[in-house]
Amino acid sequence: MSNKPKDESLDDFFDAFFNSLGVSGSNQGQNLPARNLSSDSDFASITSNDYEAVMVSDADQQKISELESIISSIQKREPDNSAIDINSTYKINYRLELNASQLKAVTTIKGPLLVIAGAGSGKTRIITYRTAYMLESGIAARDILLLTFTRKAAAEMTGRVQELLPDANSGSIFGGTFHAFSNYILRKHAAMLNLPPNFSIIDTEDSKDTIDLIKTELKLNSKETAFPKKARIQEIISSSRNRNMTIEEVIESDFTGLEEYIDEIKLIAAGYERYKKICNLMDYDDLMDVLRDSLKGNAMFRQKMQHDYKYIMVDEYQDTNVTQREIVYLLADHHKNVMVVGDDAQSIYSFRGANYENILRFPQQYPDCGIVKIEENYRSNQRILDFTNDIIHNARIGYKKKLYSSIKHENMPLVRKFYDQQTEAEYIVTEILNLRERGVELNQVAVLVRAFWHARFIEAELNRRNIPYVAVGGLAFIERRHVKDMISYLRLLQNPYDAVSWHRVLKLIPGVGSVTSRKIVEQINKPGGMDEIVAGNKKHADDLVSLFGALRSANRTNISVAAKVEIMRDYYSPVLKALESDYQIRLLDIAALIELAGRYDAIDKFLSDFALDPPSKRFANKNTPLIDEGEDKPMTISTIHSAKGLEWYAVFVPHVLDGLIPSSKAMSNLEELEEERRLFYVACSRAKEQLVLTMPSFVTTYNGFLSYPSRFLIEIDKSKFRFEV
DNA sequence: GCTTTGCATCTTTTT
DNA sequence: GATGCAAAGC
Repeated sequence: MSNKPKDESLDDFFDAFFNSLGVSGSNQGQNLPARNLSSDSDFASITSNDYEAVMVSDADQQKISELESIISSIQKREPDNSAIDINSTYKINYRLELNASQLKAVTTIKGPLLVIAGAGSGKTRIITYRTAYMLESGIAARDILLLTFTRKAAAEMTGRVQELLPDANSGSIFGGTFHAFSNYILRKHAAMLNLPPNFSIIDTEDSKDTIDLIKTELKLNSKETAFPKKARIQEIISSSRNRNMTIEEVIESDFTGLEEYIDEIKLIAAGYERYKKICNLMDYDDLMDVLRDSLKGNAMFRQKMQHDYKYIMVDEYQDTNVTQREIVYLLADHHKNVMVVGDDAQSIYSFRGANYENILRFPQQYPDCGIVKIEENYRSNQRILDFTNDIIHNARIGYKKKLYSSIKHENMPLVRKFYDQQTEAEYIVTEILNLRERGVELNQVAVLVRAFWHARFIEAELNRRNIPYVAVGGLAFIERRHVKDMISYLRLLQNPYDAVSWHRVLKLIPGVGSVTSRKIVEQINKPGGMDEIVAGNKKHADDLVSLFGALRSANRTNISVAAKVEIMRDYYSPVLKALESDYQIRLLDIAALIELAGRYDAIDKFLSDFALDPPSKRFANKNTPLIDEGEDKPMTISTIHSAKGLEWYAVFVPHVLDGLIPSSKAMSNLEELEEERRLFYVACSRAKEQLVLTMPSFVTTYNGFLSYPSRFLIEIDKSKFRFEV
């Protein structure tokens, strides 16, 4: 069916035809007999014993008991039943709109407060009402700092406050991610902190490229083949920084086997730091470190910040890392008005240095803090909750809540197994269409995956049937090579010392490789450097002249940001045309970039937003460019990570195979395995009414053949879901 | 000397 | 499907 007809009725005809032959290709998932490769058709016969147990080290065991004692001390705390005083002149009827624990969290605004809020228990509601309550109590909006996990969450929360209190000046609340906050503050107070205000923010990809450059520079390249690749080195360096560990410690704990390269990696790390200084670059970790160090080391700055932000709220606190915890601590050190909300069961970012112990240990840091636990769930029906409670109940570490719901139950979670990935995808897409028939809009449906490639067949199937979807996660818009190329040109306008960008754009000239571009970069920022370069490179003189010309032209101050992008587009189009056969499709992305640029009046703001809050992969497929979420209300395909905090009527989780979730990389280590469990928990707890877990009978990856269902599924009580083959 | 091309090796998740 | 290396091409 490669040359498939556009006409859907023809598709249906073929489907019926193949169906009658009993051949795969049908979209009627439910009529398909399963053809298992193995004889494991009875799911029930598999038990936890069929899975290799994870090693629990003494250190693990010790930590588990320590955390258990912290948790039990949290649990033993007497609930604070003191009367809540609410001024009757307040516009919002807080008592009516909130349950008792929510009300407690909302009205406790002085001093440290820990809110442990289970999935779907109304975290957003607490933050918005608490903000409204503060405003109604006379606190100035500009004194409030709200740190969230994504910009979207921040925008949603401040937006809702605005709806609750249209008269309040809620626009002057600072709401954003830690990184966005740091970016704003470091530029604003650059003078006080002795920082250049026009630094460029580099993303992980640039960071890797820079490290590669240093590696070559240090002549560490031609050594043994076992030397770690740039991505690995970047991971190690970043990890050491956002967990406050030395390179040795990181390698010894997480990268065993690379011990012999410790010295070289340290050398690269040092070179990388210097390089960024010289080129005026900041990576994501720098944004955190520099802010923390400035707060720590510069008393004047610290006092200023403590004075500017008198009330601090942190959302998703379980996903903060050590540096972020310190930032919060330093900001709140004077007034101690700090509220953190989170759920240790939803901590899924440890690979980024996040540490769920931050939330569990909050009472240690602030012994007199208030604690509010919220266990009523307003999202899912009781059957889904029974299922997700079971997942987290099997966890080895952490605070075990039992969420309850008053939502009447209908659909029990469903687990289904299919012959292969294609039949699995066909089933899911058919079910989605059935839901739509029954009146469930597409935007109330999501497919959540551990890694983006798990959705490959589903994506293809959606495209085939012309179902609109939004993809979140995976290869983002910004990571597409032509978009990155364009951004590099623009970065040079903002920061001509950005050597990474110079290398990138120079290598686009035919015949220029790393050696030539290095020579050019060495000279480029010297006075008259550009002219000398042109004179000294007869071979590429024409190309260089037109590149420099375009940059100079775009650099004029009297033209708009969009105009700058257009100038670079005109320069870049022929380059792209020579490079990629599908350049016309790619040009559409650049058109989208120009449109985006039109919303900005300064290139600095445009670029930092682009690095800190890249437009998601909002295009329908690889052949259509970035589109704005339009009239069609697309459904969602998302990584589980990006789905955090969101909810849908129906959630499909495909590829629930052992080795994918949990990922086979995480199986040997208890901490990692537990994180996978929480990830599975986050996925399942996104569903309000319908939760469907599916798997093909096998998947082959580069390192093996996977055919067992996820161990997490096997651990769940069989009465909590239906299983169909 | 430098770049391009052909071939083998691992492939999570994100601000 | 990217990354990195070795050998071929200019």
